[in-house]
Amino acid sequence: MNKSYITLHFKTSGLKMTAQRSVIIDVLLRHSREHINLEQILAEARANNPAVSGATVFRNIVFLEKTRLISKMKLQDNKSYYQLQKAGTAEGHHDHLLCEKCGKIVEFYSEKLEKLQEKVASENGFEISRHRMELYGVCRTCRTKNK
Amino acid sequence: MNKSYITLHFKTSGLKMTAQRSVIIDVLLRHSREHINLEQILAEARANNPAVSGATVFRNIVFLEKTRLISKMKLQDNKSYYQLQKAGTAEGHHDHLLCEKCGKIVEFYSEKLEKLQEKVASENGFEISRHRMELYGVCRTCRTKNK
DNA sequence: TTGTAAATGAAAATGACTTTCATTTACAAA
DNA sequence: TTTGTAAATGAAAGTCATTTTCATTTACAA
Repeated sequence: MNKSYITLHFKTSGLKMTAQRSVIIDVLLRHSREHINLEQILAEARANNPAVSGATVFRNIVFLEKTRLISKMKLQDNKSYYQLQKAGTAEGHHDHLLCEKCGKIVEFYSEKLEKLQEKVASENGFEISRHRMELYGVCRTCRTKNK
Repeated sequence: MNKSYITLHFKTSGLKMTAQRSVIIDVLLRHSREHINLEQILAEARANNPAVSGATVFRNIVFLEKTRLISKMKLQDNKSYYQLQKAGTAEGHHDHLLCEKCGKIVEFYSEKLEKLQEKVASENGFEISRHRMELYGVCRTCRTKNK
């Protein structure tokens, strides 16, 4: 996932490339390995170009989410966090591990867990289409620090 | 979990029993097997006693949640849902299956899933303290209906 | 160049809570 | 019974994270 790919994505959707859009894409690319919220995206975009409004960030993020170029995750601080999808994993599902001390978010995927979820669901008469799983705890770094 | 238990819970916390409180408790008891949100609780409480305000419902629910008599769950519709804890399972953890057609919420608990989550977390250096897992799909009843 | 659909910023609106404040009220003590 | 008073309450205002409106701008195809 690089800038020209995303730019093309906008163009082929019949949308125009603007200075604001460009800056927002840059921010997302700089944080492609993390999850950031609207506030953070706006602050960083403005550092590069003060002519970016919250409404514009919001609208562009909504578009990218609807077209599946970014994924959204709502955490318990009641804010939504976004992250660019990885190149080949447009539909690459994963879950999250969250450190309660430092806020670090680690992605993981476990085939076994997925299968087991399906099994449990089916035992309860459900056919599942998606799920949300967040594991909260303390990461290794923070556990070491607190000694 | 019955009315006198909850009433005692308020009294032993140094709180008073009021008409509003009584009606709210009744609503929670009537729905002890379901999850309901503030709006639903208010509507039903008012049906019994129009002199109940949203603020009062909110404050009482917050108290019951803090003292662990009810559990809270935030769903993707951005609303919080509550349910009375079962008698012996004050700390009885469970997860949820949600039907996307009819909105039914089914609780489940799988020791295997819990263990597997811990294993995956530890493989990633995490020691987890809690988690959230929601499985979305279609229940048996709705699947049958759509044929 | 231009016409015009898109895009944008500022500000208002939304929605689900959450808090404030001026009054009531439950209930222990007299 | 009366009180005194800490609790409780309703109405309304405040929060907060979006989300939408509306009057202007702007990208870019023709």
